[in-house]
Amino acid sequence: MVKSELPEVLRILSQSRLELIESAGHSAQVLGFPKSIGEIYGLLYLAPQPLSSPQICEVLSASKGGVSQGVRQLAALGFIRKVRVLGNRKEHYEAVLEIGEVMRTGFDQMIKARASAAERRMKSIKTTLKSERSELALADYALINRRLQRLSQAQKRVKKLIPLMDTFLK
Amino acid sequence: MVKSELPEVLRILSQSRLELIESAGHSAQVLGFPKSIGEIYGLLYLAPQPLSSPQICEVLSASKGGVSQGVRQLAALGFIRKVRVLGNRKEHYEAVLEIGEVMRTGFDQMIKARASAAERRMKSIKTTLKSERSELALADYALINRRLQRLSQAQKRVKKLIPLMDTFLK
DNA sequence: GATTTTGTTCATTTTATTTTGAACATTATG
DNA sequence: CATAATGTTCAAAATAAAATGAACAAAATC
Repeated sequence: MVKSELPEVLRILSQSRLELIESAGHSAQVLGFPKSIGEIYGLLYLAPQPLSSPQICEVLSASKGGVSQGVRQLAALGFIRKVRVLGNRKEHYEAVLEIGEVMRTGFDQMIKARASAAERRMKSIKTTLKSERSELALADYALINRRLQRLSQAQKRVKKLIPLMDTFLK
Repeated sequence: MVKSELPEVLRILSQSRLELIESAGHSAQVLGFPKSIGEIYGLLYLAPQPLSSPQICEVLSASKGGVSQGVRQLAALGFIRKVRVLGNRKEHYEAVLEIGEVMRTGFDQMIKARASAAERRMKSIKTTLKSERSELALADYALINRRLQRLSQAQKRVKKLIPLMDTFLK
């Protein structure tokens, strides 16, 4: 049984690596991901070579299950890449270093998905309002209608902002 | 003891109000706030007049404590306003309807604060790296340095984006 | 094809967050 | 100033989210 070939510099993590890993974990939380996902990315971002799941487990002392799910999500988001390491049978992972790309992807996942979810909700509410029009006092109907209108406009404004950010992050 | 003068239309919430309240709760969660905060805002947003804390408790069947904290946070964020209702001694609250304003405020609170936190972290990591330079293999030091450099650049890009969004949301 | 290493899934445990409600504080009104 | 309504704080309960690890699956090496 071959001992895990963990790169020497990852045997004991330097202080700067530790700090970046922690910071990445924090950033992940801010973006609504579990901390562990950020930590995996942080580790890979400063790794001198692609790492396997077991290696990631070892360095972060995290569980197999968690790392398995983490790398899957990160790969799906395009934050890390699967790579074949020569002479090594199993899957390895490396961080996508083009942060601009990564940010745009993450941004798309987050903002776009959420903006369109909000849009759908708004449509649904408007439909509901129409359907209960007859049951509502006239003034009340007008009030709700007016305020939903405002909301819609704000949503449109945000929607216009999105492509702008897209190009800016490219 | 005077019975709470809850506006008639809020005695039983219409379906559209319920939907908007739920939707606002969801949005709050997305932005990293507790759901209840969004629900309070949603209720006030479609209320025909300013509401007191006890009224909010009643309509949302939430606890005094939670509502107290909720309105405080919302007021601090500028999402709602305290108003004096004529002939009524206690504090009442109304939603700030200028969503553009609200979004910009929320944006400032969230993104700006987080961007500058990230900047601080980055500085700290760079300092740490310098301080342990002698303990690191030359190649490893170079690797970490290079990658931190990339990160810095990406952060700068995001920083430039912020004022742009600010004006756009105004 | 047996054995070992790696990978996945998911029920359970752990941890973190949110909500509640009770105790206490404040304010307003008679 | 007594009473009632409102408001705040915070410990404890409820809830939600994440991490673990065991059971199982797949793949690779001998």
